[in-house]
Amino acid sequence: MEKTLPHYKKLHLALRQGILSGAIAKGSLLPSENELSARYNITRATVRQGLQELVREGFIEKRMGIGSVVVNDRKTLGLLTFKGFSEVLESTPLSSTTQNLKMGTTAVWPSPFFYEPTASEKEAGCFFLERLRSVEGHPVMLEFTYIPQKGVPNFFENMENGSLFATLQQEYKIEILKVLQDVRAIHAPEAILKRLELIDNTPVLHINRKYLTNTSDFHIYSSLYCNTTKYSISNFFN
Amino acid sequence: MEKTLPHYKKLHLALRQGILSGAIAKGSLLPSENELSARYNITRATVRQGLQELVREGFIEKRMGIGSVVVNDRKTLGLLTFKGFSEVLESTPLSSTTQNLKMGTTAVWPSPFFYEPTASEKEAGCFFLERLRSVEGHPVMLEFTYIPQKGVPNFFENMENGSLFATLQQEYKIEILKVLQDVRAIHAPEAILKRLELIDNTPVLHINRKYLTNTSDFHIYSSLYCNTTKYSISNFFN
DNA sequence: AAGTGGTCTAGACCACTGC
DNA sequence: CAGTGGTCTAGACCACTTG
Repeated sequence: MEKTLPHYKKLHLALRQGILSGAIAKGSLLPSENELSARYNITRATVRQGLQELVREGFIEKRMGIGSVVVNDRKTLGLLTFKGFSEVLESTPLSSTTQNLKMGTTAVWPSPFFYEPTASEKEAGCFFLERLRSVEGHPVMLEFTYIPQKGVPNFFENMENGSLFATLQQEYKIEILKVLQDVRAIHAPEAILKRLELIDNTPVLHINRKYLTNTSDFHIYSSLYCNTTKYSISNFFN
Repeated sequence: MEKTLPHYKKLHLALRQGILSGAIAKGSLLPSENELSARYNITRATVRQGLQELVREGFIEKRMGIGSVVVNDRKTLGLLTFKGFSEVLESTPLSSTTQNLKMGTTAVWPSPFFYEPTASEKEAGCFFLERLRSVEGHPVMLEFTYIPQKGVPNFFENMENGSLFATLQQEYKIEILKVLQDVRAIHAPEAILKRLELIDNTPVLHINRKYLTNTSDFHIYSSLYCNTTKYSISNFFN
């Protein structure tokens, strides 16, 4: 039984399709809100709800007094910002590896936790994952990831290939919508320095992340320690 | 003459203020949309518009059948969106100041430059701007900004109030579309440490940025040094 | 059953941009 | 000036969660 999509979502998908297929050229104007409203037999409020999603995705921009301009015709926009490690590097000539140091399950989340899990997440317990990423043989990132034990049966079995986000999306239809993060420069504890093959007192980049997903009350938490002596952490967002 | 803010924006700021100040505890529920609607004498549609902004910022999450849960109450600097420094802090209880250390013009860009300016930018020369941002009296960020001398006549005269991005947008219709950035943890030079009132060897967060604008062949370049001992740098992507 | 957020309608007036 | 997006009202019905 297919449930029919909300009107605003149908409009959103139709327009997105038009943009991605090239039928609506980059740089051109979308039909006005009033026209879309008439054409789709929905009110302007509903049209705006659909357009808003396109704005959020970076496909269009609204120009007061003018209309909605198509400013992009490619997908992957929002995703570039928090691509996983492997995806970021796969298009470079650099060789990269990921080493799983620990994987496990615990009923009790670490405490104090860098972002407080929600009550139901706390109750569910979590999977944890400790990984070391290296580029050209040099360790660059130590990653501690925590995933609630909710709605992800057989998680580790499904994750054998190592791509966390791909697994979540394919097996459980969990998609990352946003990332909230906190960045600091710190003196890392000895144990972490050793993993990153750094000498004492080398500054380390510390990032705490909370990923928001399309699943209500389900977040992924990561704490990253980065050796930025050779490679910096870069990102691109809009 | 103060222009009065839209109702949804007033609601948004009021709630954000409440969350940041701790008056509305993390983990608690916001008043329901109906109640906010009644309390502020606005319709529910307008309430939803205001709440939506809080969702986008990662302060609350909506739970179907439950309400709006406060999931974040950080008092950190959400600087990586391209809102400027002042805009980020204006609705928090934290007091912030900006001190202009240097402003000037030079025909020759610094070299080597952290992101290479384009040929025409190089030829045009640049304005430079050195500013120190403080929160609650503590210096948190030393900012070096470089702007091409192209299409921005009387730039410094127009920028007296200190809001760089607002000036660019209002006076010159230049809007920031995207940001490319590079982040590292470093040992900062003595001169920079001193400005940030840090002792020797304290790790410093260093960010190099290239802002892409709606104006062709016009970029803004910034190099930021952040004292993250007290406040971390935070952001959210979507 | 009662309350919440999710979707939607049918209007209205305003500020802004272009001609 | 006409047309655009920005804001807003006063309703309505639905799906979902909890007691």
